[in-house]
Amino acid sequence: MIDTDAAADLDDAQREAVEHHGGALVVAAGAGTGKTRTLTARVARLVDSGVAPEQILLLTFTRRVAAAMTSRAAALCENPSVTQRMWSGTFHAVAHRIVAEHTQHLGLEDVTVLDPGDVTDLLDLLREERGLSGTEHRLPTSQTLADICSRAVNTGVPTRQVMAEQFPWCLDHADRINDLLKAYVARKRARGLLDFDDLLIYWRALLADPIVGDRLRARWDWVLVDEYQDVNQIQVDIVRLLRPDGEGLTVVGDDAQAVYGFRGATSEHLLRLREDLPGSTLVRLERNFRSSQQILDLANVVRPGALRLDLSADRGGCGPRPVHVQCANSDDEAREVADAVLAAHQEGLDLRDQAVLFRTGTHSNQLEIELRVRGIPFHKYGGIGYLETAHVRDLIAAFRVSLNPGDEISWYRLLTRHRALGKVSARTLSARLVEGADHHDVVSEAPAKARTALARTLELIRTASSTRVPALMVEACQQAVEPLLRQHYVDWSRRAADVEGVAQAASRQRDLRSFIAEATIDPTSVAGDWGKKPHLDEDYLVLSTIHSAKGLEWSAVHLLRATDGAMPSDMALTSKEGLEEEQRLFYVATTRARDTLRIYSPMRLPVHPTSMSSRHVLAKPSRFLTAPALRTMDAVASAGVLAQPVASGAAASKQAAPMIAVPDLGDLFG
DNA sequence: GTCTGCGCTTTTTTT
DNA sequence: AAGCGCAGAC
Repeated sequence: MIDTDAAADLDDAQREAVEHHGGALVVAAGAGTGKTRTLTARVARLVDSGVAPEQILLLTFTRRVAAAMTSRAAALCENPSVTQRMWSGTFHAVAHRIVAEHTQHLGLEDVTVLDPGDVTDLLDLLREERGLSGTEHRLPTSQTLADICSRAVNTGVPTRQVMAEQFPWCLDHADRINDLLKAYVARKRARGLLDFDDLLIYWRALLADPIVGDRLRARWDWVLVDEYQDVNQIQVDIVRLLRPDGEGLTVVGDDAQAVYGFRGATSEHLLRLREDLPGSTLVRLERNFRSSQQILDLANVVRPGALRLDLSADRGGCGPRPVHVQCANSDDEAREVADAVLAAHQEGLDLRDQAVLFRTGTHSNQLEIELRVRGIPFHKYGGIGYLETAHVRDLIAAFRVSLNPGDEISWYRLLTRHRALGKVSARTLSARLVEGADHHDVVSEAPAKARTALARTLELIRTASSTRVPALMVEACQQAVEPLLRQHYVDWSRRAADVEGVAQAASRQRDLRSFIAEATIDPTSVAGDWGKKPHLDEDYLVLSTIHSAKGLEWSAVHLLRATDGAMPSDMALTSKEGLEEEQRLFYVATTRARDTLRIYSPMRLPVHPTSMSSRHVLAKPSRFLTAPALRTMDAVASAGVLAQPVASGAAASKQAAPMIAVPDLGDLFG
């Protein structure tokens, strides 16, 4: 639906934000207070008053939000070209664009972005090189090392201190870890490879340069930042370098919705901005246009934070109170959710108006099974996308070495897919390829059993690199990779379609480089292109982590696993900050709902979160469901709880089950 | 050096 | 339940 008259729909506070002139503008916007509408209207107002769209930079948290905002802004100012001309995207996406423009200033041949998987691969490689891979040293996983590194970089805190505060079990190995991370940075730099953090670091470096920085600053007169409570120190530096005195800067945020502390973000940055920029103006948005007052009554009890926004519903009338559903176990919880979703659907609520939210990806396992059994279509956000699956990354590795022969980690990946090439050969051979060694020489250095296949691969990669036509390049890479994967993966038939789909999407691109970069930086932004995601006209239920649900809303919301250990996650309980962040997550989850909110607490859960085994342990309802919170809710017991008030279901059914003699088939093998 | 099968540890959230 | 390292066979 298109807003034809935006100004008429704005309330006083929103209008003040839209029309603001002069110094920095800080908008403290509670959940559902029309933050998107306000930002959009402000952009439209700027354009209508004569600002060129390319002078506006809109930084949002996900590309989904960026796209929604630009198109809404375009609709508001009757100028569809705004969509193309305005700068908008995530910090990382914009950084990539800027860095790619300035490769020569940065001494880079090309911009190759390492995805998180590449980072751990590279760390594994270095660990191997330095003989630190055995269990003798028992270093933490490369994943953990990457987290330590990223956190240090993003907060400007030394790794040793990061370990002491966040990863105490790593302190024993602090020296070796630091050596490894130093080697990691050196190797990255030597090969011209950038990880996600580097994109921001390089952008900041460009802005800090006297000449390039001035040119970049001159590019945007207006900088708008969404979800400012989720920025980290590097991002703050970038914003401050873009608008040093705050002139032309608009920042929107809500400290109660800060949920990216694990990435080095602090809502302190939002709160401190007003002190750093004394001329700034604060506008508070507290009128909620989303939820019923009944839902807000709970949200206001749950809401933490220093901004003390108290939300009041703009909507008239009243809706049902939030419901607390006590379930017997996670299967019971899954059934209960499916029942409620279907019931609402039968009353006319589309599946797309309902969502199921949870703390971690695995919490929806049982539900996914239940939904499949019942034939309820759904789409899960926030899990591992298939762009991150091994076979798709193999194909992308072929693209990458074709574009950049210095991409050591992609060579390594590609080589290990060959039969008879293991870690050791792959390591030496990929180093040779990076040096630019002749392909024939490299083949002759490979183990005899691998030579034929390797010669073929290198020939096809050479073909790929020699063309600039994406379709031809993709075809050569696909030919190179397919036979390798066919013999490498036992379940190739299951994976083939993905590789085919990615290849097709890639061959349609005008610029393969930017396609790869986009797929790396934000897989979800391109995932829709090749049909894994349901079409928009289909009706499907959304399953999402709370993190991925940020900024979105649904008529009906189901919140899974509101138990201690899951929500708050017991991983977060080691620190006060961790627990506070969990509470903000809980707040974010409750405020996604417009009309109905159901919160589920299973009383028994599997011992290990990822296992479906029958071993269960008792779980307590979430500590966030305090007495005042529960007073705003209705309590309900699930069918499963009512059906078996006393006996343990598993034990009872085991006893009741008849023993069936299993025939031994020995006579078949005599 | 590589491959296969077995026993061992997993800690969550995302650009 | 799955992914990783290890031991042993080739």
